[in-house]
Amino acid sequence: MKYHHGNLKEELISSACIVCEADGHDRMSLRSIAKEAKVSQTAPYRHFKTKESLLAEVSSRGFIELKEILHNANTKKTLSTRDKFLEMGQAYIEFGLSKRNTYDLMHSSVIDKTQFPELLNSAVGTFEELVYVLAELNPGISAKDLDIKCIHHWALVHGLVGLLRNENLDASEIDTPAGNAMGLVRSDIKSFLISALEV
Amino acid sequence: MKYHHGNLKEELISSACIVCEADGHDRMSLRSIAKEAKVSQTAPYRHFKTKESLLAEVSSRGFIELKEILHNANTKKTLSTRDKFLEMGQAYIEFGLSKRNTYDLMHSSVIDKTQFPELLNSAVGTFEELVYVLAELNPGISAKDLDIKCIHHWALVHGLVGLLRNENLDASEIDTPAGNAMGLVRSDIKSFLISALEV
DNA sequence: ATAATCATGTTAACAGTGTCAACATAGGAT
DNA sequence: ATCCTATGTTGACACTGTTAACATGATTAT
Repeated sequence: MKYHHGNLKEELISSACIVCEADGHDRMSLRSIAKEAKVSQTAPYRHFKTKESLLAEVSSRGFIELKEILHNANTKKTLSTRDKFLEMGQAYIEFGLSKRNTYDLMHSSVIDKTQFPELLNSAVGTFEELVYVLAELNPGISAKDLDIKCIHHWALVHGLVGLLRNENLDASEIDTPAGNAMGLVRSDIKSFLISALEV
Repeated sequence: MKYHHGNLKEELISSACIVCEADGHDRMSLRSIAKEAKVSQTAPYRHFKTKESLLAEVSSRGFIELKEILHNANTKKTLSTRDKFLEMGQAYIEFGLSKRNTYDLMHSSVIDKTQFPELLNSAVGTFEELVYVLAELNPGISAKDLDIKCIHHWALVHGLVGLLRNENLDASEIDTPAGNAMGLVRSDIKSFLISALEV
């Protein structure tokens, strides 16, 4: 039984990643993850100034993972540029739906990104992956138009994730137009992307 | 000094609406709004089973207000259908940006909409306003295609609000492609909508 | 090797939270 | 006039993030 843990910071982060995804960042307590690491409840404060800064780390890793996922979709050599683009869209949405709570944290306002430069970099890095493929898909496009196209498509998939994730109108017992439409889209995301992205 | 307040429920809700928008729903405490109403800290429990159910009420009112705003945009008689549609998009985005924290709550996962039928109705009602204008704009469209178009455009504006609201990449001191693009779009939302909605 | 330094751990405490049980009051129905 | 019920209060519980004060042990300088 050693007094010093040796690898506490890393363990706290990975533990926080798991708990965040399992319970949601608002239901995660510093004390519980400290307990899980068999360490006193204030030990995390030797490595993180606040709870928010630990969450920033979790968020940052989420963006990095998402970037990798997008990058993988964008480097499937057998696919055409157009299909790589579609693949990225699908991959993005799948990430948002499967890593529900992590995605939530990544876009939550509890973390002020401007106060965590590393997190900001991770978030921006994810965006870049989209820039690459759209540039390839639109040769000769102006930088400004390219940027706007990026925002356009990012907003679309991000918004769709938000609707599918949070509203869960289609999961409700109540039969509503919005709910039915949501279920329709969810059941065939690729078709939706093709029609919406008009590529 | 009367023992019974008389209008506590209503006062709690409107107070909660104000505090939520001012501080964010996660920084709002039941106790503080009880104090504001000059009532004991457990008095709210006579009117709301949990804090979540009070927040559900706040969220519901947000959706109702948003629906009204969209309805107003959609009934400006001097405008063409296309312009009404654009107006709605702008109004939606402006609501999301100006009522930042309320919008946050409305799409937050802290409230399980399926457990609050009234809230679900409000949320769905907002969607309907979009259905009307898109049906008018696309005569002869099939019900299914109409639904999908709705999701498409809803996702787009919702996603854009999310990006502009939460990432605040353009507000950061750091100069990034994503941040610059974001600033570009923010400075002229109408142009963005025209190009993105392709109407 | 010994001593000093410093990162990293612990314990105790504070103020704040949502929530519940038990009790108090008042106004309307019988 | 009496009872019931809605609505209020007090006190308490278990939990939270966070800080201050102290303990330990590894690294580094002498």
